[in-house]
Amino acid sequence: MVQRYDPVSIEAKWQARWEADGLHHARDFDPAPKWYFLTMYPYPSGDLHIGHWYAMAPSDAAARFKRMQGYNVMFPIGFDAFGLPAENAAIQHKIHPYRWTMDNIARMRAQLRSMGAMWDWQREVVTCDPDYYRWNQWFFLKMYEKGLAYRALAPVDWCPTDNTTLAREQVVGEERVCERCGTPVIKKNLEQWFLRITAYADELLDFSGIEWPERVRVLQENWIGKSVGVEFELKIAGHAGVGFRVFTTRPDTVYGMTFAVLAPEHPLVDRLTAPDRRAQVEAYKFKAARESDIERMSTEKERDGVFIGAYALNPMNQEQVPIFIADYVLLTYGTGAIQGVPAHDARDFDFAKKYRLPIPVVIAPPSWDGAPPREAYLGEGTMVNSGPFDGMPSAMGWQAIADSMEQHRLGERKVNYRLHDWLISRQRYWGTPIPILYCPRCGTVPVPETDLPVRLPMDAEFLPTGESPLKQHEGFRKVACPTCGGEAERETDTMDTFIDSSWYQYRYVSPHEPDRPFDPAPGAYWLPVDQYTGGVEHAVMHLLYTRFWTKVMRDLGLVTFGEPMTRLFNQGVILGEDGEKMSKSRGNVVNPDDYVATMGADVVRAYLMFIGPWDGGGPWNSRGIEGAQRFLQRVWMVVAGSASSERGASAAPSANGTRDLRHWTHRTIKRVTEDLHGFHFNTAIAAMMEFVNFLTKGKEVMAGTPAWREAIRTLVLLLAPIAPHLAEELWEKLGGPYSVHRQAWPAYDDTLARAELVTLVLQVNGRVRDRIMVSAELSEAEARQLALQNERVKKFVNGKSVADVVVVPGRLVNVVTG
RNA sequence: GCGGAAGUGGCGGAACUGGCAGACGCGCAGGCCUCAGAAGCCUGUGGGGGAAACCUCGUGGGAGUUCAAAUCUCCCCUUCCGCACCA
Repeated sequence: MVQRYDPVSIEAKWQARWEADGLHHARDFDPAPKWYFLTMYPYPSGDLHIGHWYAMAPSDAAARFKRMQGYNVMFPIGFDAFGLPAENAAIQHKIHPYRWTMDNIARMRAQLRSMGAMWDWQREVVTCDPDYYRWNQWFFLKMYEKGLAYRALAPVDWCPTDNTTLAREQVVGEERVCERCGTPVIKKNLEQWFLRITAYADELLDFSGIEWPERVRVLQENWIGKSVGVEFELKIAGHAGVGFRVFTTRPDTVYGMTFAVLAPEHPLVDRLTAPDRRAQVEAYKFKAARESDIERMSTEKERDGVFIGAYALNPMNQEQVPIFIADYVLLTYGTGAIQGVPAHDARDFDFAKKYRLPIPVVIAPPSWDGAPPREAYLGEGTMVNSGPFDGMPSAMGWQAIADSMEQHRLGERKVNYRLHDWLISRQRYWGTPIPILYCPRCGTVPVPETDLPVRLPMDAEFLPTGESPLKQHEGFRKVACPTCGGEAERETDTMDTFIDSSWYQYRYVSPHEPDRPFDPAPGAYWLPVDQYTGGVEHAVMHLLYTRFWTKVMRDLGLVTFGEPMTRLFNQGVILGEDGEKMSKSRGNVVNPDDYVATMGADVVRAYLMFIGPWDGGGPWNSRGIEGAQRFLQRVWMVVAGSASSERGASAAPSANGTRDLRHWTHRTIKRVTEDLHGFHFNTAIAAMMEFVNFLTKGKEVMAGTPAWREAIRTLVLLLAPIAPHLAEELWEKLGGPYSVHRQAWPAYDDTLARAELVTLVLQVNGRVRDRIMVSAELSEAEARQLALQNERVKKFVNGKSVADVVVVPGRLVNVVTG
């Protein structure tokens, strides 16, 4: 009698053994080719969610596969341990953020271990550890030295619920809400620290040399938002020496300007407004300010504005045009002012219609009849009404006008980016202190490197005031100036937690390195990351920041490459059984621990990988997981069953049977190898299921033969990355040397993998009329012959003349009648 | 509005480079086993017609290219995601 598959005891047993043996420790400088496989580290929110499993179990399988293929694989894990939830818990439950975080980490470590993944826990990184965050501070100081970190007064997005500023990337949607809590953000003018990511904008648009999903590339490109144009000066009529600059991507349309618009907050507005317009202008400014602070009411807001009573001069022809303020011009983009060219810009067109401004055509569409335009024409055409440029194709005119402006010093070519510098100041406690002091005598003073880390005080008080506890903490705030020795104040803001994740992949290389962010010797061996996996929701945040950070590190001489991760894969999102996003309020949350406790981790792993393509995500299905359970059960029966009954093979297998079995074995190796290579776990498992179905049918006859032994050994090896515990147990039962995970990945024989007999499809005029089994080596002429002699083919040819016979060797023959 | 991805049975999904549509699994139906149930095992399972052999329709819709289209081209529809007055 075969012992039943009992995942729970098997899994506990092997996890303990692997841990004791240090099976998963990645060795620096191993002669084998290295493979650095990284999955985005989790935030220690408290409990491991099924989403964590979906992100991590397949990546573990891929890492295991790589290792069996002969790579020295590093597969590290850590915790993204700073962040707001810890501080909120502190206020609500009177528990220190450090305690809360470390308790959660302890719980999650145990849950993560239950997965049976090959993480190298010796390399664990916890970002709230001063030994980690001191290097955040060190990097900050290096950037400060290089002018890449700076402080500026700027209107910033502020979340009134979380009481902190947010990076632009953390403000989402049309309503401009906080990505964390959904509260509409407001604008505040504050002195804040920024990192100069815009200095790398152009380089961040270059994705050559890395294999990242198209999706992420497009998101980053849109986010960076490069536009090439011309910035030029508009002088003000009657105000000698006064002017403002505008940016346009369409210098070719400059002769069509019939008005100019300033953003309502533009600094020149007050000065240029005519006395009789002041009341109206003030009223509009007030309205605009309110609207950007309060939520926006509708998407189809009518474009409006107010004439300020001043006129600008078109630099090309000295024509006077009225100046308006309007809130469709944003102070934060370009120069905060635009040329109004209604014939060739949709927004300007609406505006001109509303205020009855002229709409002269200056770019004639290809078949323009001279009629007034019904809408803005945005395409190319022939220049008209444009003085000396008339008759030029507009693309040429673009360059000619840009040249002319540069020659006459009216303006110059300019590139603008939508990307803003990275605002990193957070008015919160639970983050990395910014290592800066303010001294009344010396000004802004960076903390000397030797004084790092600037530690978070542990005795802070957490009150629901909205103020950072650091601000109230005298012992932290008051400090002696390292330059003059006088009284100085510490910066009390902390860093955005995206700083932590911008370089954590480097820390894994040497997590205990005391003198540097990481040790360059093992770094040279391991870096960069070969394969990164994680959610696409980080496309314009973490994944952009870490690219920026790596480029900075390269320019600091810390690494020799400019891209942190060579390959990126974004897994999908696992949904509740109802197809909706999992949430406590919906009550559709799946708890992986429950399934692990009853069915075992291997079943959960196999199910998550079988559910569909990894990047697709999809709903959890509690019936579906039973299918995965049945599959592993069948594997157990066919392997363990035949292992114990090997002596008693009944009938002698036929030569055909042996050949067939070996064909199936090698064909399955080929399929699984290719599928795992491409992260197609679902089809890899399907191939193994087919193999198991085949083996189950042939067990009686084949068990005990060498071909059978090969088959079941192979099955166990192929299954090892997916179901590591089951594979280890079965491997032991088969008498294999410990550990199955140290075995070489099976190689396939291409000749055996190819079938000797294939189904040849016979078509007449593209319709399938018969299928015949033929030798795979059948020649084209023979196939043709067989098809033409086939009774069913003859029947459908029905005496008509044969016009053509298309033969696809090994696949089909199509007989085409005349 | 702009940008991106995707539409295949009751469901999740498979299909190499254009070459048998629906692998594998779930569900469902029938059967075996059982006192009974659970589990397990076997068989069947896209629609229509037919007793059957078999015929026919069929990959969101419409056109096209081709001996051959889920796959390539064009137009349209729908869904999801991202950005959203970016000059």
